[in-house]
Amino acid sequence: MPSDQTRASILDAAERLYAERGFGEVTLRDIVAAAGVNLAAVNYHFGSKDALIAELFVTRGVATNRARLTELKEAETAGNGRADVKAILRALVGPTLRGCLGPDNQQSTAAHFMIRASIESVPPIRRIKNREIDHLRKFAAAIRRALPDCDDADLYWGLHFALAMAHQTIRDTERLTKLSEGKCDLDNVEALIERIVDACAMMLTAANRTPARTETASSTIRRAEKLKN
Amino acid sequence: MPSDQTRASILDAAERLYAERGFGEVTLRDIVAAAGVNLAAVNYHFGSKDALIAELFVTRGVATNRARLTELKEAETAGNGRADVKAILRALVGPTLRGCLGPDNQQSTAAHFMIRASIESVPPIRRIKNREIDHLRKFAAAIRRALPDCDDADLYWGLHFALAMAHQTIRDTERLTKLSEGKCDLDNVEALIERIVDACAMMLTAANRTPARTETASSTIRRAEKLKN
DNA sequence: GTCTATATGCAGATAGAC
DNA sequence: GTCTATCTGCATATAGAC
Repeated sequence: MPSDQTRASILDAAERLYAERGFGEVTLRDIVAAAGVNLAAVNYHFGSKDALIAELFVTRGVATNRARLTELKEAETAGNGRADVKAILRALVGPTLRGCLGPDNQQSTAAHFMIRASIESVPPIRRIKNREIDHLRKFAAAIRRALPDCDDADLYWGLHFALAMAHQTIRDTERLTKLSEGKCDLDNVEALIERIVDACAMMLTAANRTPARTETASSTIRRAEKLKN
Repeated sequence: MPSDQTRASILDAAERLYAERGFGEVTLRDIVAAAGVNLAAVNYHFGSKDALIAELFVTRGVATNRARLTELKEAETAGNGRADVKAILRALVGPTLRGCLGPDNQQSTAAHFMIRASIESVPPIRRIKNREIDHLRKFAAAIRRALPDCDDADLYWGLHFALAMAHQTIRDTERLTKLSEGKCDLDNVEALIERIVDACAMMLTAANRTPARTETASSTIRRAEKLKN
């Protein structure tokens, strides 16, 4: 068996098992058993468990980011350099949601792995995470072009909440399903994407409209002041 | 030293350490060192590490839920049995946000612990979590009274997203702070609460207004259909 | 490059003296 | 109830033969 084959088998098995069960629950022994290779091969090829996780996080993160950026570029060219806000938000949350909640044939272990990585922020991953910020800046810039008058803070909050909604929905499908007794359909990913996109677009544009925004801001401040006393 | 004292010391130390560093990173030896008691005391008083975590989760969960329900009752009596939607949402997300992001003297280790518990869903916690559903039903019922015409699914999605936004903001303050270069003020908890409450109230009432809702739903379906081909 | 065998370390749990 | 000392098991990592 050529060396690259062993390496790839380990990466594939590790990605799948980590995505399914989490870093804490999967041992190197589990991985080598699933990959059909020897235990020592992991340390030979990657040096350590942490290095294996780090390599997975980098390569799979690149894959996810590429999917998002492809959709973003499409939206921007379709709008002659200024994409529609909803299209931008769709590019941000769509790939991950489809990769984790979509029909089985569309799901990607990469997306599942990245969600797992964000849930269990183990040391090797924490060290790398800063690159995500640069990636998000591209979406912030796109929204800035789409909504030139939008307040900076509102813009970042909008991005943050879009990711929060998508992410939390993936992580905890069970609670919502039980609470709603099946009335919230988590299998209809496209409807879910639109729900999140609509909500965040509403936040961004409501913040952008001067009257509504002033009203919100002043009511906020009024309440905040009241509570200080 | 009386027995209850040892028990309480262990609970306090465990809660604090788990909240700060997570279950995977804290050993029983760390806990007994911080509590100033003997290692064997943990197993004597609680039986196992898992039982200790379970006990913490139950007692601290009750504390958090009580804080939320107190605010909910206040809102309902203020509205003569039918609370304002925003007041309901405020009761849902306010206590946890204040307990985790508010000024130091208002923060509670219980709130931090509960957030940690929801991040690292270790086995002992997963087994108990169902009670949360019953707790949330009370908020669903309150919203149902406040917005009798609101669609069931929209209502549950609104609750879900409110928790998602609050929760994710607590868990990942760092990314937003860095991304926004400090422009998103995470120290102003009351403003944050209003931001989340306003956004979710907007979702709920926009879904409730028949014209807007129909429009959203149909655009969603249109897009979903388009993507199937 | 791949294997077997083993070193090393730390975790949770327990036996038994006091 | 509380302590010391120890058992047991499992995880990562490595040494060294092939």
